[in-house]
Amino acid sequence: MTQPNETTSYRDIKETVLARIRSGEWQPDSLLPNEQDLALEFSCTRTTVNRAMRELADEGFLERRRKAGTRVLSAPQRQARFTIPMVRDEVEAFGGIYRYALVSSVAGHAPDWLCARLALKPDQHVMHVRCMHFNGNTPFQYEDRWIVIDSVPQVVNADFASIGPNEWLVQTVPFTNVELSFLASRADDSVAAFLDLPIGEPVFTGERITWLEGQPVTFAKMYFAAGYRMTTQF
Amino acid sequence: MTQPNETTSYRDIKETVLARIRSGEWQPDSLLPNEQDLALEFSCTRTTVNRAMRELADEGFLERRRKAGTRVLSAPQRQARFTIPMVRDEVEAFGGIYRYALVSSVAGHAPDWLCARLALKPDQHVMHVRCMHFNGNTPFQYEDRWIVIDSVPQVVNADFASIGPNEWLVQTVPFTNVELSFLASRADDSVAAFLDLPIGEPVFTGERITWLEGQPVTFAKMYFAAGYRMTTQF
DNA sequence: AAAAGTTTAAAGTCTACACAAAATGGAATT
DNA sequence: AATTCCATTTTGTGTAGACTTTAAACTTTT
Repeated sequence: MTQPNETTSYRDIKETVLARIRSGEWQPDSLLPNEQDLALEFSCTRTTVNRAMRELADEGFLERRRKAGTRVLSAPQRQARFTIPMVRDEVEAFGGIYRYALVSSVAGHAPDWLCARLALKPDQHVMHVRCMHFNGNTPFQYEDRWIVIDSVPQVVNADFASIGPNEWLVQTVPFTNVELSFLASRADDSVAAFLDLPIGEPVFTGERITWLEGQPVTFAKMYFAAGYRMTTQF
Repeated sequence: MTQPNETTSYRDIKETVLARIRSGEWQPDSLLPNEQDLALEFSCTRTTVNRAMRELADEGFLERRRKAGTRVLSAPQRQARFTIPMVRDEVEAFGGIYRYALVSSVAGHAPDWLCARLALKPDQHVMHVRCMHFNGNTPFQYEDRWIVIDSVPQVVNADFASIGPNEWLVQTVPFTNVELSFLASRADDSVAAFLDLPIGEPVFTGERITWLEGQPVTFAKMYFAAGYRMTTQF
C-alpha cells in the first residue's frame, strides 16, 4: 500500500477509517469492529489501531466508550480550531509591516463595570492601556486593555511605549487561562476615529479575559479594522 | 504521589511539565531534557514520556524537532477551539425552544459572484435556500444558503419546510471539508427585517464553504441576532 | 418489577524494546 | 568561504504483551 515501508501505520488506518465513513460503508451511529479485530484486519498491533482511533475520536469523528465500543458520530460536533496569533504575526502574515503605537497608559481605580466583570474588589488598582496596531500606515486593530496591578505588580514599570501590552503580558505571565469572545459591535466615536471609520460602522470585536491561577490579570477589547475576517479550515 | 496506583502516568507527566513551565523553572525557549532522561527522572518508559510531550506539543505548549529536541514555546501560539454546534443545539443550550422556519427555496443558475466564490462553471445549477432559526419567538439566526445541485443531486427532493438545510446536509453528506469565517457585517434591509433590527445595525456573521472530495457543496451566510457572541475558554 | 450485585467485553494505559526518519552540527571538500 | 557530505542525536512510530478501568449486560435478591 505505502511504498517506503510495508507496515500499516496509524495514519493509514485513520485514512482508511475516514474513507469508509465518508463512503457510507460505516454509517453514522453504527458500531465499529473492536480494536482487536481491526488490528487483525490491518495486520498490526492493537496499540497502533488504538492510536488511530483515539486521534479520530479527539478530532470529533468517533465516540468511544469502554465496553460499549466505538461508533461513528451522527452529528459530527466538529470543532473549529482558530489560531489566535499575536497581532504582529498576523500583520506580517498578511505581508505587511507591523507598527505599534501607544495611545495612553494610565494607572487608576477600576471602574465599576470592570470590577463586576473581573470580580475585583471595589477600587482595586488597574492600568488602563490603549494602543494601536498598524499594517504599514493602515490601522489594523485598536486595543483597549485593563491590567490588574495586584496580579502583575511589575506592570507599573513596563514601558508600553516600546512594547505592546499583549506582547509584554505574554512574556511576563505566559500560560494563563483565557476566555475569548468575538462579537460585532458598532464603532463609537473613539473607535471610529482610531480605525478611520464612520461612527456607527460595524466592527469585528474580540474580548479577552485572562486569569493566572484564578487571579484576574487583564481584560482587553480588540477592535479590528473594516473588512477583517477570522478564518479557519477543517 | 498519586494514591490509586504507583506508576507515573502520562497525565502526571503533563501536569508536572506544565507546572514547571508555569513556575518558570523551564523558561520559554529553553531546551528540555530529552525523552530518555525524562523517562529516567519519572521512572517510566520513554513511550509514556513521548505521549505526554506529544500531547503538550499538540496543545501548543511545546515545539519538538527531531535531533533538535523539545523546547518551550516562547510565544505560546495557543489555538482557541470553538465548538461549532448545530443551531438547534445552540438554542437549546441557551435553555430555549428551537423553532425553524423556511423562508424560500428556489432552484436556478448560480449568480456570478457565487461561481467565482466556489469555482463553479458558469450557470451551474444551485438551490437557494433562505431560512430562520428562532429561540422561542425571538429571531436567533437568519441563514442564506446556496447548495450546488451537481454535487448533491438529492437536494432537489429535500423538504426544507420540515428540516433545516444544514441538518439535512449533515445527514446527507457528513464529513466534508469546511472553510469557516466570521466577520462583522451591516444589516441590509432583508437581514434587518428577518432579525428585527434597524437597517445598518452591526451583525455578527458567519460564512461557511463546504467541500466534498474537492467538489464545492454549499455556501452559507449565517446572520446572528443582536448581542450574539461566540465564546470559548482555554 | 425494581434494586443490588456480578460478570465481562471493550477501551485505556503501561512496559520493554526495536528500528525509522529527520535534521543538526561538524568534517571534508571544493 | 561556501558547499557538500556524513555521523549522531533526538523524536517518531511500530511490535508484543500485560494489567487496569469503565460500564454494559446479565443474575440474583428483594
